[in-house]
Amino acid sequence: MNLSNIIAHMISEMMENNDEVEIQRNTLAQTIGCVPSQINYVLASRFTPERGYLVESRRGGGGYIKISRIHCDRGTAMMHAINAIGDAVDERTCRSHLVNLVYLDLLSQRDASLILAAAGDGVLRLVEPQRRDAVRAAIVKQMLLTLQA
Amino acid sequence: MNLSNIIAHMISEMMENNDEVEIQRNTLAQTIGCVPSQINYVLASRFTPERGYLVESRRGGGGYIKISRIHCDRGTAMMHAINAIGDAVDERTCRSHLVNLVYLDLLSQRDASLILAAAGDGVLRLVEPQRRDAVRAAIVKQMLLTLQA
DNA sequence: AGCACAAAGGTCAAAGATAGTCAAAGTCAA
DNA sequence: TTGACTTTGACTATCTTTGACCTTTGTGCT
Repeated sequence: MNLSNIIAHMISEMMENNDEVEIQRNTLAQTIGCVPSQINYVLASRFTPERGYLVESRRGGGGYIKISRIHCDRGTAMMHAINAIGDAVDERTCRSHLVNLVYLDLLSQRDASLILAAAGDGVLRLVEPQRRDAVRAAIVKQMLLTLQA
Repeated sequence: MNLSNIIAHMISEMMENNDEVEIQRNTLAQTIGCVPSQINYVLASRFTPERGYLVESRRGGGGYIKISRIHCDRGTAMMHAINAIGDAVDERTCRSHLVNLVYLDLLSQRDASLILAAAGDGVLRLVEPQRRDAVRAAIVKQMLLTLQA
């Protein structure tokens, strides 16, 4: 298991019973035994808005990093996601959108897996690279729309 | 016995008591004494969707390749369908396969619609015509497999 | 107020660690 | 001989880890 996963796991655990947690970058880094900027990497790569997280921070004495889970309006979330996908998405971003929809309870885990199966790079390998993200976007949007109907 | 068969055999053995196994490409290659890309060849040629396997992976530090076997409790009808689809299908043929699966009660109407949404000509118009049917086949097969999981 | 300094956190790019792709070369059976 | 299947390795893509350098904020001193 790599460091980033461990750190992400720790943070998730801290958030298990509450939607908001505050950490001190240097302290946490020291506890874990990594460089401070690794914390930023983990936050940037895993606690993104697409996955339903908001990260705020403050520098200087008494500085902190606050991580919160966002609950956004259900009705518009799906449309928001569809719009956010736009004309093209890479697999990673697509996955984030789906994870977020699952978190928001707008999509079942099963359907998310199904969409990812249809729009994953594994399948889209057959499509020319320069069109791949566009095809993926079309597939995902069409599926989400179908699910809404 | 050629190398590929040996590797395939090793992987099968690892999966004997376990429908899911995770390997590290470089490590396994070193153990076996082959180039890493040979592992890809084995996976691509033997652990295919047609044979009931799903392969996922991740690059970078802590990267891995995960191989899972899909069980077909409902008999082999689904596998037959997957095989019947082959390397390419036009929309019309695809639709009849799906209708048949629904008729056989191996697929819900809802899931069939979802698959058709993902693999319909509407979405695939972005793909070059000569590749369209191949992409459709890949999408449909992957989705059917995912549903089995 | 203005300034220096300490205490946070932020950014970014290089290096490291994996896996993927593709095409050339090799092998082998029909 | 030919064609399908294998084997290899150079090149590419992606994800992670690290560290040097930057910015912001708080505190105390003049």
